[in-house]
Amino acid sequence: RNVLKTPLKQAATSQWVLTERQSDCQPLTTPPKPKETPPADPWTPTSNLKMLISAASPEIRSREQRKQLSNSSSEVLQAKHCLQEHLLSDEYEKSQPSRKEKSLGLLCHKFLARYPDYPSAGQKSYICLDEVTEELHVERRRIYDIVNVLESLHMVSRLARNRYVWHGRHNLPQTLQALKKVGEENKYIQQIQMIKKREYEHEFDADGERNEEMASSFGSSEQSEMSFVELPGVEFRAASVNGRKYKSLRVMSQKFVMLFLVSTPQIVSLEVAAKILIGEDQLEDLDKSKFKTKIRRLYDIANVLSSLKLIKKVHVTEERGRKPAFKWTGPEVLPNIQDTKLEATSTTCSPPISESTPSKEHCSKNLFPSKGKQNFTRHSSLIKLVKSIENDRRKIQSAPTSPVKISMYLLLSLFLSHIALLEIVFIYKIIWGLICSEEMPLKCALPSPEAVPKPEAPQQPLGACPAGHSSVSPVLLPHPHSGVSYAIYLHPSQAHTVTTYSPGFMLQPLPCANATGIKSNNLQVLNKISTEEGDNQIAVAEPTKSLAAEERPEMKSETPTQRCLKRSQALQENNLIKKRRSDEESLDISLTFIPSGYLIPLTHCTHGSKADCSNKEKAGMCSLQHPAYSSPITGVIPMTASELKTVNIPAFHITPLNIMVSPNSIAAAPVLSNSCLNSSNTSSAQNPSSSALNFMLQHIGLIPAGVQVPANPVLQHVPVSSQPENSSSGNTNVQEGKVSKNILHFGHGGLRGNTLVSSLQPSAPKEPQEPQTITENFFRTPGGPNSGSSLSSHSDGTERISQGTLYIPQRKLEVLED
DNA sequence: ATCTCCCGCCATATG
DNA sequence: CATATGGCGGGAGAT
Repeated sequence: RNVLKTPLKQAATSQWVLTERQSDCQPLTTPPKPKETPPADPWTPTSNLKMLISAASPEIRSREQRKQLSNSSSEVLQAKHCLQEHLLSDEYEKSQPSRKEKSLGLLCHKFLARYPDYPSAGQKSYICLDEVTEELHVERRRIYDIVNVLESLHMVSRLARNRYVWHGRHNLPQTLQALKKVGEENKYIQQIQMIKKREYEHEFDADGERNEEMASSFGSSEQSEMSFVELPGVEFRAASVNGRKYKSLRVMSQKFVMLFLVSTPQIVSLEVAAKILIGEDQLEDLDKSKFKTKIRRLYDIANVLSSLKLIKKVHVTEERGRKPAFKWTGPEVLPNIQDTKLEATSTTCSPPISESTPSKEHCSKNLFPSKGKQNFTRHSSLIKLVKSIENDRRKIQSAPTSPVKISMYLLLSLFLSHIALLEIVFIYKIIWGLICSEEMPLKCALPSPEAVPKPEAPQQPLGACPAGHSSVSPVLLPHPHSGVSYAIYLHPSQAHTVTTYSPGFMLQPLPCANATGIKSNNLQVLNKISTEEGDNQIAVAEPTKSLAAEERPEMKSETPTQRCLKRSQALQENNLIKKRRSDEESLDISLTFIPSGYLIPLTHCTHGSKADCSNKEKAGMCSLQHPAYSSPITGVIPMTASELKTVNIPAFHITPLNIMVSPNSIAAAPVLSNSCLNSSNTSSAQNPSSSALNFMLQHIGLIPAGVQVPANPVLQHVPVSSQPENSSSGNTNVQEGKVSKNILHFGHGGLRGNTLVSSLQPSAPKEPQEPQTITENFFRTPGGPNSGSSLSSHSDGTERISQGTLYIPQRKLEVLED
């Protein structure tokens, strides 16, 4: 048996006698390997790897070698290197098959070497598993491991049996953005802190006791159905692999990446990752074996990610000893790069047949390539916005003579004009989309509004507009929080509604001079756009239509599948949503509300009964919070240069949301003391609009989720809690005792050490540039705002990173890089 | 001893 | 049904 399982080894091992006694091995055990690896062994996984690199780039090679020389840990590697000189490339392949040489990481390198990082639109490469397994001399099983992880990053996608398409890293930025966003929604930061905290508290305990706190903190023990985050255009083709389940490795991989993306510093220990990934599914017993299995998988994933140079192994050292961990070394994920991205990829996309290029444009157009009609997806935020608006409008219109309501309407409008510029942009897009679909269907092939200011952006061929889109308008919907774009499809009816309402605030002058003039830019752009498209817009800006729309089919919302960490919060929002849902329930479905903003290929939500894609039981909205407070209203907006730098986006896409405001500044500067708002006098009576108002404020991140803004903000200060949000998770519900209690447990100002604060800390040490090879630094954003760790090089070539103070003030952690 | 994680059995999914 | 996928965990190399 053993003999059979290692044919490769035997064939390959030419000089190393396989005189091992494998005959007496039990069938179930791993075949004992030919003992020692002579120091003279010219072949090591590293050298093999370096070989690959060398082949690709001479300079990198020299670098590698130099590094090798200087690297004390490279010891014998030198000797080996010499020896390998006289070995032929073939022999390389067949050299000593040490365990290491069969590592998934190395295999992955080989695999990756076969395909270009950034394949041009033309050279669409397909992957045939049979070929790969043969050429790489590996078991099929191993390839699956690799491919699955690559799939999770949308670097490849499955076509059919044995067939995959290679996308390369084109999708990476988008994928990471999406993952980061989801990670934030999942409140991973909180979970991480919770785990660390518990660990800290119980490190001396005789373990055992399962604390309920954990359970509660992990909230909704509800199954977080393994949701795979997809990207438009890269969704699982062949409708196959979609089989819900069995995407475990993929999902796990994504979640693992999410942990990095939301962490500060971007270091995740395997232990924590495993616990979170386990706890997510079933917050059950920390089954030892299950834990071990999880760890194993994480190693597998980590190996692939390492090969991709997205992470690298480090060691976190604390009192208890050193634990394996990984550090993100991939690209920083910018909050709002969709347009930059768009522009960037549009070049690649230029070839008439954008078929293969997964650029934003492309995605937005082909999100639902096949059949259009009932395939609508939209981001929850927009849905909620629209609902809020409609709700209010309805109420307002029901009593048109009510001064209170009218003023509320005004107030709302003002708010909207002031706050939701981004939303306005959405609306513009909707209008545009509508125009596109109704007035000039062919126009959807033209660059979308975002692309307008970019003349260089090549125009899409008319043919690119799927016929099915005639009744649906593709709209790029940038999420205000993450910057991730989502394509939404609207029915003209929806667009009408929104559009009709928009004039109320869309053109509202914004008297408040606030931060950075960004807004005015936005406005200008908006106006400009409005003007440009004015004629068309008229067609849809019929006020009466909106009134009539009262009875029009309303969008049906899909309850989010995202579990909420805090039930209380979910509760609050549940009410909101349920209430709205109640009167929409039986109405025609024109939109599909994908929970938590996931972009799901419409094939999932077939025939309008999108109910399938998520359980409607859960209505908790978990994605309302934002790690940073932002407020275009507050006059004082502390903003660091770095934060501004991240906003290198076309003007009208620079939203106020990019402005970071410390919680304190918000509290200090009453949000509603704004001149704009002062202009409106409203009664203090609870107005139905307040819920919408609150919603919007929360949505936009002006106030924490739990906080309610009174209907009449002028008379009452916004009870913005001075309690800072807990990092990006920021879902603290100050109204819920239990939650508050949990939060307080952090003590020692640990809670204050959220991302926001840390990122604003002037003294936050920047991560010094390490003398590493280009390849290692390639994706590293110099001095990223996230680097909240201090680091120093050691003579042994390792880095030591003191971290953890932000989360666990009393705990000192060190990170040792290998 | 602990960390890593390869190997391949076998349950499932797919076609 | 034959294959393709991939969950899973034993237990062996690496350190």
